Amino acid sequence: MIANQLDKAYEPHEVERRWYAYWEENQLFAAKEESPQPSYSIVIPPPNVTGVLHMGHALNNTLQDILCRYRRLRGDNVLWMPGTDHAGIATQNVVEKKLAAEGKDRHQLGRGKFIEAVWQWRAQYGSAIINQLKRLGASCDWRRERFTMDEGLSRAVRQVFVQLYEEGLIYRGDYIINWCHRCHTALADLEVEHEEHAGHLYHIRYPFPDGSGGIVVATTRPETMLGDTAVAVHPDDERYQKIGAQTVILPLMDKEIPIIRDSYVDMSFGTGGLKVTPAHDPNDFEIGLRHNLPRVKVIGDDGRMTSEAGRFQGLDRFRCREEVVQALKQENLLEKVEPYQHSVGHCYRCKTVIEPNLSRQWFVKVKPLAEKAIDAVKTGQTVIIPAMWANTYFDWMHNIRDWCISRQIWWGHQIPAWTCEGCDEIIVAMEAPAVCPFCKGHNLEQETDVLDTWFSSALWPFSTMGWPDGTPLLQKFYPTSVLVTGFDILFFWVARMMMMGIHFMGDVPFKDVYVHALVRDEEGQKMSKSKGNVIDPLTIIERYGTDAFRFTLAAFAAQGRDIKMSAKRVEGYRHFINKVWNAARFSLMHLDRGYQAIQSERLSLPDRWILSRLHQVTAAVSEALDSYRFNDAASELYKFVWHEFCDWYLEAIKPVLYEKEDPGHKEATLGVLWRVLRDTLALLHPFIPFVTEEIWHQLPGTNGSIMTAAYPSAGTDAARIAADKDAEAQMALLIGIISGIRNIRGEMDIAPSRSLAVTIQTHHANLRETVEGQRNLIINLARLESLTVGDHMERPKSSATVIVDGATIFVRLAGIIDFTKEWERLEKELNKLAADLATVSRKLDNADFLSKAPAQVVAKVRAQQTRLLEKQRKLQVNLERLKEAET
RNA sequence: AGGCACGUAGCUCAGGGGGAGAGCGCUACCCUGACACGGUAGAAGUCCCGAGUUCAAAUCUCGGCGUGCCUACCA
Repeated sequence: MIANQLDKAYEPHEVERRWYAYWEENQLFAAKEESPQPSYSIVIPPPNVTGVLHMGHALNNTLQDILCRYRRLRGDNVLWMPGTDHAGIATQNVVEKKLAAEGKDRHQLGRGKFIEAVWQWRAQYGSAIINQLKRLGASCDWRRERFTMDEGLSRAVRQVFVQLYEEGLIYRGDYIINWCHRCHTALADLEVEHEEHAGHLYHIRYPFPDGSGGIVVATTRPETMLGDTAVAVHPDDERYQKIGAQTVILPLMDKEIPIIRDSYVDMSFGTGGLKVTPAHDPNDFEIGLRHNLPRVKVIGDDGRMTSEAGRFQGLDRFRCREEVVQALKQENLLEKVEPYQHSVGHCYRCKTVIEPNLSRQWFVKVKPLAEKAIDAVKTGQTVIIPAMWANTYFDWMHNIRDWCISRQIWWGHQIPAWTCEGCDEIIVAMEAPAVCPFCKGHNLEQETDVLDTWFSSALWPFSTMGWPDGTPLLQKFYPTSVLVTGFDILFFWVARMMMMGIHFMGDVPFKDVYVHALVRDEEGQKMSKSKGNVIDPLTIIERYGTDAFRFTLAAFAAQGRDIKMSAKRVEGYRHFINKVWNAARFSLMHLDRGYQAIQSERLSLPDRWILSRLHQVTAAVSEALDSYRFNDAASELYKFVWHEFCDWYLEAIKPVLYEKEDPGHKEATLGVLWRVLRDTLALLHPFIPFVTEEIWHQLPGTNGSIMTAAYPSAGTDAARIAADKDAEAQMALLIGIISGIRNIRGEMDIAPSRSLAVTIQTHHANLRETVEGQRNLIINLARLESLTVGDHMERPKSSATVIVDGATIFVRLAGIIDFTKEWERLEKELNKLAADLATVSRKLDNADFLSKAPAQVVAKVRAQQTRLLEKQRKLQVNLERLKEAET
């Protein structure tokens, strides 16, 4: 025996560093533009450049890596396109914070210097998340890494903007948008998070001009009343049919505003009177359009009341609310204040309360784009998996509203639009125009706004591949094979990529969209910094190794269910990695003496059995991965490696390997062992790339990286590895017999060191043959001193009985235990049998079952009954004899 | 308000019309020449509740209850 080359326990850290460097140096992640192999491509959901790796990234990228490594093994030419997102608002916030710590702000620096500072920040910290992805084992083609602010991608952004503008799909206008006062920018509807909030509903009376009565309106935001330009009632509302007045007085402002009639008003809400603030409410804005109302903006972009707010000018919006309420009380116009639950919008970046505000912004007209994106999923050009997400997608797409794409920040793609100071016309162009095409003026001012970050990420699947140039990369890898993402960005990102891809490439951006779950904490709570329940993937990797972590993620990635993550669960799978390691360690001890190709004519039963199982598992794993059932693939492998390969095959072949018996079979067995280990490593590699690569290099007969290995069943001797039902059935019998004997040993408290004498009686010649043929296997694994097999064997005196299939097994117990235990054991077994028989008999006594159930099912139940009755009879006989003999 | 998902062993979850499963945990025994990050055996479940369809329901349908999430222009 040659000394072990492998440590007793797997130590991941050094191994991970070594092999990742090796993969990169040898360019094993590289996609080839010119390869004749089938293409397989994935674009990474680009993490924010400010980001640090969290559980969501870990899951997302582990799944992508599993797919990419799997497809490479299958021989595909794989492109996994990596990169990061410039994350406009988030990044600007980070850099502004850094400046603030130095006592500066961006306005002191000015736009140019500020952007320079952001680029500097990016150079210094921007690769953090990329390095973390590498720790995870991500096999991206790093040479092609992209950034949404790169020159190439920026050019794509400008091109798209110009074309959409020319097609009339981008326009600028004054509308109500969501305004974040802290970020000082407009936000898209999607970027507003709604949260239930316990507020108040204020009922305010707007008196008629003569000072009498008036109309009572209700609002949750009383400060907006300062900008009211009408009061609306429903045209059919009888309460307001015969009021004489045409106007009311707007309290606190002493302004006369009209009473209008609009069917938008809900008569059943409150008094049926609605205050209309076109500049601060989206619905009121629409009403304002219909009735030609003036728009009075009372809340400024800085969150303070404007000069239009009269004496409240300069007050903070929330302070103003209090003051308005006070003033109304004093004037006796506040009829009632009641507690009220309503949802309040917050900025998704900084959680500040959003104000609907009138503002001039740029919009994309999405309806025409959305229609095609809907069709693409309806017709199956793109398949969303699991299918339930398709409904969510359709729902959102059908109700989609125009997309506000301008942001009042500095970090991002500046909108390629110029205003001519001379004639006020807007010029939209790829590059800065020298003269105004309308008036030939030279004073052109570029739009200061930048584009929503999602505008550039919407182009990601083709901009990263070189669009608008028709590159070889695009031709080879667009559309991509699959997009792997979380449902939280289904709308933000997936839907928009669909729209842009179809519009600009004339084809969907991906064939499949696999939507995975969210990673939560142990209690199912969303992980968040404020809750303090965040588990850092890097800590997990440090503690348990990347492979254990990846396998955990895959094993828990069941479709449609969130993943509850805890260190404990990863620990469990670290044991599995160690099991793989030790199984390999054991195998290598024997294989380093040499091995040979499988000789089918010389295979033992365990050999045939494990090859058959390998064949089935290979098919099951491929099928699971092809349909994105990662957890099924992982559990197939787990069960196969641990409970078949280790528990039974390795144990079964030990006597052969140690040359205790069948010396002629050793070579054949080594051939099988080698092959099963080789194939199993390849099957495992996509999930646990590091440990498999490490073992691979210890395994004789392999060349280079496991990444270049042939996927199991693709080899030339594939025919030798096939399903073998006969071997599986025989092995099942042997496992049953051995487990039965072990069960007696366990129940009777017989020490493992004590060898047992066993007699097996069966009338079935084929069973006898199997048992005789494998007597050494049984003797070794059940620890027997003797084994007798026969057709008409007498039950030996003082023995325990167990029945497996058609065989009765007697374990001699004379002098070992007291027999009341065996009585109890047999009686327990008989009780269980009686219960099973009752269920079966109930079916067979039912005439409807016999006439209506499929014949196959009836036959199966009959066979079951026969088997149970037979077993019951044998056990009863044995119980009787036990009583006769021992009492 | 609408929609989606989920409810199976103490915990985490597979399964998905015909004999209730896995991992972890638990109990007992065992350091047997790969592995104590291990081995062998065992205990443990009204498959949330109720009705319906069916010869047959944990599984399909409907209705409850509970949990989570998403969407919405709920003054």
